[in-house]
Amino acid sequence: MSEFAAPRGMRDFYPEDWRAREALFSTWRQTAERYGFEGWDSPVVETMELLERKAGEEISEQIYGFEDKSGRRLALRPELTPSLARMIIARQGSLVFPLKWSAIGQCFRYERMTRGRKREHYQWNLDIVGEESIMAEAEVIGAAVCALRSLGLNETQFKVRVGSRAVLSELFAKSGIGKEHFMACCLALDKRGKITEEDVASLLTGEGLTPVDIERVFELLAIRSIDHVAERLGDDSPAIGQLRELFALADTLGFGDYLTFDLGVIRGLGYYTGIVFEAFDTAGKFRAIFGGGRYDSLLKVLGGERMPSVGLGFGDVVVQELLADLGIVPGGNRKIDYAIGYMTADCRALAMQAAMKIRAKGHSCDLGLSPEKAKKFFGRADKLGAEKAIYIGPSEAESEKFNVKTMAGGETAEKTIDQLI
RNA sequence: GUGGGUGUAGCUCAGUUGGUUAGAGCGCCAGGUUGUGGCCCUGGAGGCCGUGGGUUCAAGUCCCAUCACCCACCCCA
Repeated sequence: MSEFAAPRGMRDFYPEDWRAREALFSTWRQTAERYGFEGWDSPVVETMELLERKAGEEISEQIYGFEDKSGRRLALRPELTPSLARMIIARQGSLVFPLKWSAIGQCFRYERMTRGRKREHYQWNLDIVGEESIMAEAEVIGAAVCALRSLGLNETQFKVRVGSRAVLSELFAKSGIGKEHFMACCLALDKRGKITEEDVASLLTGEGLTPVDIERVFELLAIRSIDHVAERLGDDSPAIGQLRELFALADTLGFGDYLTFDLGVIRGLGYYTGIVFEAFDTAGKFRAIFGGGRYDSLLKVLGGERMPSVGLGFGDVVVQELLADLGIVPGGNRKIDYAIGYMTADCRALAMQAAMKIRAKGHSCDLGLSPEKAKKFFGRADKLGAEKAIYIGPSEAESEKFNVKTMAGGETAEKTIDQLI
């Protein structure tokens, strides 16, 4: 074994890994195109200021930061959204909104590794910027669901949990719990099902909540349906209306079966303002497959005009692990249209002619790099996943005819060079 | 960051209370078939037993340290 390995948390892609990755990227790109998103890209390196400003000071320890030779503070991007916001703000006056943008980018994060989490990964971002209506959420989620379905997953294998920070906020206000406790309550809700109620309670006590408050939080923990929320907030609550609208739109768009209401989805970080969502495998074995939400104030925070926006991040690691667990291999096995081999150097010229003819017609063709025995060649053609194999020996070189063998069935057909394709 | 587990061939793993030359399956290479793959048979190559120290007549095996990976917790895009 070599003393060198990829740096911790960084991944090598050998050809089979690369095939799976490209198949996933291809699904992402096709889906984005199908839903009318435009592609974009930006540098992997960003200024530290942009990333810090959005994330806050604390997270900077998780950023791969460095100084360039003139002392500029730079960093490998941990996600795509700050770059997106930067690009949009730079042309906010000339871009036509709403816009729908899609990107696949490599992102870095310095942190402890666990399953489904590396220090480097690719993330598919879908964003709709400049749209107030819930149609933005519906289209973004619908596209991500579509991508997962294209990969071979169905509604028994994953669900999208939908929550709303606006609803939570209203609930807490209604229950008389101070705004300063909002994040602590969110964290407690997030722990639901993971730790005991006593532990949740002590957690909240530690945050300075009174026993009465804690009791109220536990009441909120019990809420499992939008109707129950509506009973508390009243039907005129705008946040409730938005949630109901999203579920209705999802039904009409045909992915309602994938959505479930879950107040516990809060997406930790501060910039989400409305509906938030996360997709999980039904078996509960993996981390979130994708997640996102509405962030109406991010552009303003970064110095632009306020602009209602919805975004989604979809990483490559968890979905590949989930697919592998279900026996699905994106990209499948190695495949090539033709393999060509030859017995001696004298036969090579004809083999080259055939290869160039096939390639000119747009088919893939592996041409043997050196003479090889028939047995070795056909074994190699098999491993290449060749659909057809052509082996050229002295008699073919003499007659200028090709025996084209179909690998699957084993039958051969004799062809001239003009009949090859 | 805390706790537990695992490091032996390219891969998955055996390896007895410490005892001679460290094994299997798969993969790879060659031959069986000097012009035809998959199946079968035969043979072959390939090991600093993670790394460093220690105990011992003797260490893959026991002890200590260290590194890497896995799982759970913690934290969280």
